[in-house]
Amino acid sequence: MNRGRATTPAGANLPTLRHHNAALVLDLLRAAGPEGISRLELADGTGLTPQAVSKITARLRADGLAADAGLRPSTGGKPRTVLRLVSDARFAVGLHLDRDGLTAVLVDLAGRPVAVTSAPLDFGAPADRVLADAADAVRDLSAAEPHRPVLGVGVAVPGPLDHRDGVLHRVTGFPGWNGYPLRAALAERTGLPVVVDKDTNAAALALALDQPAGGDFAYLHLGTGLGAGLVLGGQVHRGARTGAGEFGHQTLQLDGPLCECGGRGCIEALCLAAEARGDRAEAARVLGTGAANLVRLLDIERVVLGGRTVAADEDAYVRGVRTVIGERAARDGAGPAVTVTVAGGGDRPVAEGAAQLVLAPVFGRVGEHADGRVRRAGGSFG
Amino acid sequence: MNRGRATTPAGANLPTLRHHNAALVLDLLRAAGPEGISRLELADGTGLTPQAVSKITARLRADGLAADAGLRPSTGGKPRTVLRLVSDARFAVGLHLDRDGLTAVLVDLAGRPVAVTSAPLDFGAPADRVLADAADAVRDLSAAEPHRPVLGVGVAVPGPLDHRDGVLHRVTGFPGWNGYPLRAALAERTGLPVVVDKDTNAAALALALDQPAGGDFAYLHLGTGLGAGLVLGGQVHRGARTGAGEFGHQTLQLDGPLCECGGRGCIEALCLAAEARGDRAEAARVLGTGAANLVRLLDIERVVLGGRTVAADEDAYVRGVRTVIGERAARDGAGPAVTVTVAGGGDRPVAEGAAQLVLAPVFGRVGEHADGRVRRAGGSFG
DNA sequence: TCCACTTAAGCAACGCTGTTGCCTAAGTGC
DNA sequence: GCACTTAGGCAACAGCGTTGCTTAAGTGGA
Repeated sequence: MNRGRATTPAGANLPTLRHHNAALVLDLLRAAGPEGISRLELADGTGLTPQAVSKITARLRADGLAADAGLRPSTGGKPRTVLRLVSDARFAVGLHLDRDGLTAVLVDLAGRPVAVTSAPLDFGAPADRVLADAADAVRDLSAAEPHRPVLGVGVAVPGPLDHRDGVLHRVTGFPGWNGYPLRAALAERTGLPVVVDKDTNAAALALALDQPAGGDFAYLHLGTGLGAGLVLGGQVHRGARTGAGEFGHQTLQLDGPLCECGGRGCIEALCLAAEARGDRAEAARVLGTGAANLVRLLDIERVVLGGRTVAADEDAYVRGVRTVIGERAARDGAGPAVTVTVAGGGDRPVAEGAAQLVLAPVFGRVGEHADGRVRRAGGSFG
Repeated sequence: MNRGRATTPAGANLPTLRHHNAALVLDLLRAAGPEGISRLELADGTGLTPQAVSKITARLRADGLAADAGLRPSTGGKPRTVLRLVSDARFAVGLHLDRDGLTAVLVDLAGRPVAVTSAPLDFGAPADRVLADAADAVRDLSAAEPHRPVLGVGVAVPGPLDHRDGVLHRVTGFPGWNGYPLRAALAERTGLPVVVDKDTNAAALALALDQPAGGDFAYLHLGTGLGAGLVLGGQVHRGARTGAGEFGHQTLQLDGPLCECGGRGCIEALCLAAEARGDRAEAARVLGTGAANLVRLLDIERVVLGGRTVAADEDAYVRGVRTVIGERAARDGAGPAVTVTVAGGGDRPVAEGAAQLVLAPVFGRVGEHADGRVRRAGGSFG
C-alpha cells in the first residue's frame, strides 16, 4: 500500500503533536551530548514555552530517556538544571551486509557502539542461509544487553532496493537476491522491526549526525564502485523509487570511454580507470568534478568522502576534490566554502548508520517508522 | 537572524496543528478542482477522522474558503455532500522581473490568472525606478479585485539571491542590483507581504501543482541560459544559500570547450553551441544527458522543459531528452518511465509560479511564510 | 545580616485540538 | 413499508501547549 508516492501528507492529531515535540527535545538532548542542556535552552531551541518543555522533559524522565546532570553556574538567580540523554535507555542493531563480509553493531541512543561483530560472508550463498547468519548476529548482540529494549534492526545493503517494502532489486552479480523480501524475512526471524536501506544512505545518515539538523550534506563512497548518499534538509533523500544517489554513472564526459554499465563517460569508469593506471591526481580531479556538480546543483554545504579506494590515500582525494570545488566557487564569487572531509573508520560507519535508520525516527529525523505500523492520523509531520 | 540554516526545527502547538490540518484539507480541495471532494474522501486523504474533517471544513466554510458543491450519487445510503474550494476567496500577485520585461499576474486560490499585465522593462535602470514600476503593476492588479483580500506578492527574478532575506546577489550584467533588499523595499511600497525567489524555482513550483503532493520533479529552463528548478518531496529545494538549481554549469565534458563562466565543458555551453550551429538534435542530446544525470542522481519522476529555446522546437527537445533518459533507464532495467513534457505558455508560468510562492504556504507546501513573521512555536512542521 | 532582586521551574486553570459514542438525516432495496 | 446502509452533526471527553501565579534558589547591595 501507498507505494510509488514519497510520503502521504498526513493529518496530525494530539499524539502526533506530542511525539513531534518529544522527538525535537530528544534531538536537542542528543546533540548536547554528555554535557547536557537546560530546560530554558530547550525552550529556546524548540520555540516552545518553558512550561511546555518542563512537561515534556518530565515525561521523558518518567520514561527513563532523560535524567538530571547537575546545575549550571548561576547568572544572578536560581541556577539552571541540566538534563542529559540517558543513552543506554534504548539500543538498536545495525547490520552491514557487504559482498564479502557482515558487520553487526549494537549502538545506544547516543549512537555509540557498545558491541561489534564481524564475520566473512558469502553474499552469493542462498539468501536464506545469509539471512540465518544475519539473524544469529542480531541475536548475539541483543544478548549483550539482555535487560535493555532493542528498538529494531537497520540493514544496509549494496545496490538497488525498495526502502519502503524492504525488497532488494537487481543486486549486481547476485541474481539470487532479486525481489527478496529482506525486511519481512528478517523481521520474522528476529521478532524485531527492520528497516532496509542502501549502504551509502546509511553511511550518510550516520555522518550527518555531526551536522546541525536541516543541513544539506553528501557522502561519496569510492570503493569498487562509486555511489552517493544525500541528506537534504536533515533527511535522507531517497527519491520516488529509493533510487536516488546513483552517482557513479553520472555522465561526466560526453561520448567518453565505455563503462561496464553500457554508458559512456561515467564518473565511476573515469575515476577507476585513472586509479588503475596509477594516476591518483586525475582520479581525484574526476571525483572532484562530479562532487562540484553535486554541490552546485543542490547547494550542498558539506561533502564527506569514504570507501576503501579513498582510504588508501585520503590526502590526495580530499585535496583533489577540495581544489576543484574551490576553483568553481571562486569563479562564481561565492563566499562560504564547502567543507570537504573524509570519513574515518573504514566501513564501520555503514553499520552504525544502519542502526541510525532505526534511531532516526526517535529523534524526528525521518518520516517513516521502522515497524511500518500505520496509526490513524499518521506518524510524523510531512 | 537564523541565516545559514535551512529551517530551524520548530516545536508545534495547537494553532500549528490546526493550521497544518487545515492546509492539508485545502490542498486536497484544490487538487479536486471544481468537481469538489466529499468529507469522507478528505478523511481518507488526510488520515483524520470524519468528525475532525467535519469540524475543519466547517471552519473553512465560515472563513469563506470552502463551499458546498452538490451531492454525489448514493451508494446505498445518504449521498455524500461535495465540497469545493472557493477560488475567489483570496488572491495573490505574481511578478516576473526579467532582463527585458515585467509580467505581473493576479491569480486566485486555484492558481488561475484573473488579470495579467505585461510591460517592457529596463532591468539595468536604477533599482528604485524598476521597483516603482513593479509597485505600480501590483497596485493596478490589486484594483482589479478591490473587495477581495490579496495575500501577498511573489517575485521571480533571474540569478542568485537569498530567498530568506529577499536580497539579490551578483545578477550577471546588472551590478546595480547587488545586495539590493528587494523584498523589504517592495513590501514597504505595496504594504503587502513579499516573497522573492529565482525564476526557475517559481516556474517549477507552478508546474509541480499538477503533481501529487510529495512528488519529485525538475524543471529545466533553456533560454539564453540554462537553469533548473527542483521540487523534492513536494517542496522547492533551495539549499543552504538558495543556490540550488545551478544546472547550466554542470560539467558534462571533462576538459571540454571553454564556457563564459570560466569552466570547461558546461552543459549550457555545449547545448547553446550546438543550437548556434543549427545542430538541434545534438543540443537536445546534451540537454538529455544532463537531465538523465539529474533523474538518476535524485530519482526524479517527471521532467518539464521550458524556455524560449525549447519553445522554438518543442518536439525536437522533448524527443531528444526522452531518448537519452529512456536509453539509460533501459540499461538499468528500471521499470516505470520518467515523464518528459514541455511547459506551455512561454514565460507566463514564471509569473504564475511567483504567485504560487505566496499561495504555497496556504496549502502547506512550504516551510516559510511570506510575511516572515515569527510565531512562538513556529510555523509549519519541519 | 537582611532584604530586594533575579532567574528557574512547577502547580492549577484554561482554551482548543482531534476523538469517541451516539443520534439524526437521507438515501436504497426487498 | 420496513430493514438496512451511509453521511454527518451534537455532546462529552482526554490531552496538548499556554497563561497566570507561586515557590525555589541563587546574587548582591545596604
